[in-house]
Amino acid sequence: MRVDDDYLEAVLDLAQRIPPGRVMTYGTIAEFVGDQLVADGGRRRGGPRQVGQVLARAGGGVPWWRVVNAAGSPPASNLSRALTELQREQTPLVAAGLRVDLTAALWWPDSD
DNA sequence: ACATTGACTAATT
DNA sequence: TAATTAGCCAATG
Repeated sequence: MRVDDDYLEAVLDLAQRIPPGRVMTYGTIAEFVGDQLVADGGRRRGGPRQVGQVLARAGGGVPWWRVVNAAGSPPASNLSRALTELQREQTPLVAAGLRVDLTAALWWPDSD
């Protein structure tokens, strides 16, 4: 299988592993996926922007609203939709509910 | 091969 | 605390 497909799958899988009410940042995902690919002998991809690119393209079937930037804000393009989903999953929010409370909601694979 | 762009981040103002 | 700037990685034209 090709490396670019691996990257795509790795990002999507990780995104789908995020439990409801929790979130991950683009940067964290990029680091985890990068390490995973290196362990598999693939090329380093590192790059929060690449993660965003993949999620943007992923479309349906992926809980993209559980992935936010370092400030805790969901994508500006679908901000209202994301906030709706986040509220529905009882994700801790701050600043008038515009951003996610990262100190409380931030999650990563080992924190299961 | 060069320039532009994007669901980013960290540092600076 | 919010807005701006510079750095970053890969895809695209």
